[in-house]
Formats: sequence, C-alpha cells, structure tokens
Amino acid sequence: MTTTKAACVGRPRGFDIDLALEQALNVFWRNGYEGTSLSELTEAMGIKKPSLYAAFGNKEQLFFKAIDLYENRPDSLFNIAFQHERVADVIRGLLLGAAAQFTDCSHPQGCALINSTFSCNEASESIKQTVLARKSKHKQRLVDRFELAQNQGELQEGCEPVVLASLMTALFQGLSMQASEGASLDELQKVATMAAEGILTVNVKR
Amino acid sequence: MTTTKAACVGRPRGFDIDLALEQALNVFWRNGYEGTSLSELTEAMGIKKPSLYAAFGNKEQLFFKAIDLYENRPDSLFNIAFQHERVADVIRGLLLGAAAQFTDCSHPQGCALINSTFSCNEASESIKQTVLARKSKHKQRLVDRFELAQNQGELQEGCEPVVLASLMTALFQGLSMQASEGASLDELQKVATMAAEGILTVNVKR
DNA sequence: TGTATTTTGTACCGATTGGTATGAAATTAT
DNA sequence: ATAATTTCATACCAATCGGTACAAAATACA
Repeated sequence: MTTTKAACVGRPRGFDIDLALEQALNVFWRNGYEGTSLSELTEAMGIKKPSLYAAFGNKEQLFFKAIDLYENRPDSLFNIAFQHERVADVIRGLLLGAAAQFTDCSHPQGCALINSTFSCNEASESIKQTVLARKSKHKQRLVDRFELAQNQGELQEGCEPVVLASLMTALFQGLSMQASEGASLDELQKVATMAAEGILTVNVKR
Repeated sequence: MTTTKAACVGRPRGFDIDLALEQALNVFWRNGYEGTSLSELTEAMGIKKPSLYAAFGNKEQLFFKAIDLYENRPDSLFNIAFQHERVADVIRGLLLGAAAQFTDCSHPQGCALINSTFSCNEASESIKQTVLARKSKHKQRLVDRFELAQNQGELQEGCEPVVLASLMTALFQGLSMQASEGASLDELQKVATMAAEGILTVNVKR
C-alpha cells in the first residue's frame, strides 16, 4: 500500500516522492505548520506547486504525511527507551535520549511534533487538534509505562503515574525549546541528568 | 515620559492608548507574533489601522511595547518568588507561581514571552532575537540567584547554578506549553510540586 | 503510429498580508 | 472666525498566501 506504487502509465514522476517528503518534514520541523509557506516547501523539495498538489493533496495533507514519516521512524526516542526493564533506566533513557536527539545536527533541532504546535492560529484548527492528539497518545504511553512500574512496586507510594508522565512531558517540551533556540548537546545532557536525578531519588525505589 | 502625555493641540485621540496596548498584548499572547494579523489587532483594540500606526509605529514596535508592558508588571513571577530568603522557597515559589500564573483565567494561558517565540520564521528575525535576549536576561537572574545560594552554602556540592537555572527554564517552558494547551491549575500544581521536590532533595541542603 | 494517461512548467486566481495616501472631522491657538 | 494641527475613516498599494487551469511533454498501451 504505502510502498512505491509504479504508475506504469503516463509520464513518469521526475522526483523521488519519499525524498521530497523528507525535505518537507525538515521545513515543517524548522518553521512549524503556519510558519511554512508553499514556496519554501517547493523550493526545499525541488518541485513546483502542481507536482506537490498532485503527489500529496494539499499543504495540510502534506503536513500529516510528513508527521507520519517522523513518528514512524524506527529509532524513535520512545521505542529505544522503552526497551529497558527497570523504570529508572526508562526515565534516564528518555531524558538523555531527548537531549541527544533534539540536538542531533543531522536534522533540525528540537522535536518536530513539539515545534509544529508553534504558529497555529485558530485558522488551522485541524492541524492543532491532530498534533495535540498525537502528543496525548505519546503521553498515554508514558502513563501506561509508569502504571506498570507502580504495579510492579518500582515507584514510591506517593508517586502518581499521571503526574510523573506530565512532568516528563514538560521536560521534553523544555528541552525541545532550548534545543531549537540553539542549546548544545552538552548543556542539555547536564539538564537532563539533573532532572533525572531528582525524579529518580524522589519517585523511584532503589 | 510613559504617562499619558496630552497632545493638547489637534483632534484628541478617540481611544485609551494604554487599554489598546493591553488588548494588543492579549492577542500576541494568544497567537504569537507571526500568528497575529493586523486585522486581528485592530479589531481587538477597537481602532483602525492608521490610528494604530500613528500611535505605535508599526506591528513590530507595537509588539515590543506590548512585551514591555508584560514584563514590567509589578506582580511578575520572578519579583514575587525572589523575595524569599531561602533558595528552597525561591525554587518552590517560582514553580508553583508559574503553575498558578500560567493558568490564570484573567488573561491568556501560558507565558507571553514563551508563547511569542512560536511562529517566528526567519522573516521576523529581529523579533526572535529580541525575545531571546529577554529570555536570556531572565535566565541570568536565575543564575545569579543560584550562585548567591551557592556562595551562602545552600546548594549541594555537585550542583552547578547554570545547570539548575537551565532546568528551571525548561520547566517554565514545559509548564507554559501545557497551560497553553489547556492544562488545569490542579494538574500543573501537581507537576510543579513533583519537580520542586526532586530538585530540592538533590540540589539543596536541608 | 496514434491514443490514452500522467506529470510538468507557466501563468494565473481570489483572498489576505503589512503598510499608506488622502481628505474629512475635531480640537487648540491666534 | 480662521488657521494650524492632529486624528479619523475610507480606500487603496504591492507582495504574498494557498491553490488551480491549461497546455506542452513524456511515457505505456493499442
């Protein structure tokens, strides 16, 4: 379905559709949805507007496909950190992983999902709602993982999994913003380490 | 200087300039700089475009004046929290104060400065730079306060004031984003409390 | 060789963007 | 009363926004 379906008939497409989508993702990643214009997109993708609309529908659908591409990456922050058995390692992995991934120079800085909520006035309400739904889906994964830890007796008595998940989310958002503003890997690693230390000593049994 | 200077000659201005600026701040607060259009501004301020340009210069200068108004409020988060003597109370006051202020229903949710960096493509570079400078000024206030605490022996040995200030900033940014996305006061208070607990137990002597 | 089909580039669409020219209206100073 | 001065509302500006009509170009099928 999603694989490259050969058109076979008619003039062949003159560009790599997956590569073009990746370029589009990079632009949205840097500028957000509203902050990105069609001309910026077509220039980065190396195609003209009619080609963009024929291949991706419109700006909104292109954005959704780009975000899908972003979220379905195998080396996702969550997928890696969730492989750990002990919740302490999960928390450390998430925070240190965020610091590393948000400052990775091979793509724009920060988290694409978090950056995308920037610059969404009420005109593009569907964009805002969709991104919010994606984010709350990720937050739910955190809640589920921390509830599992609670059931397994890894958390201190007073620790509410929902609150812990919100705190982790807040830290991701802060780390993402600081990365987008130019913070270095070293800086964010220190911040993530201090945050993890505090969270673990108070909320996780040792 | 900044008080209402009567023009005395010519047709008198038909609107309250301070009230209009406050309305402008509210719009920028909600939608960011790029996300706010002149028509939204004039509608909220109850004036027409030529009046806006005559009174405030242009959109950029209006934004700066609105941000000045925001930052010079007497009940600023920092001003209140910095009144505490012990750094532990300062940290608690900052985080709990942020939770309270960012969800205050008498004005838009979140922090106006943090929200304003949303939706700033490279076109409005001066806006981005100015807001960044303001933010780093606030961060410096945190660094200075934590260095004072370090000199007074309130901090644990390994705790770097700069890192602690960055962590606090990250938490502000996260709390602001969650408030803007609709989080309740109760939610953010719990998050702030958990964050403060972790920070204090690890980094502050008791 | 046509013919059907799809992509391509150009040139355009109405709407909105930030910003202004202009003249009438409203006030103080003379 | 008249002149000087300032603000007002209307109507406009070029540039850009997201999106499209159209015909030439490039391929597969007959």
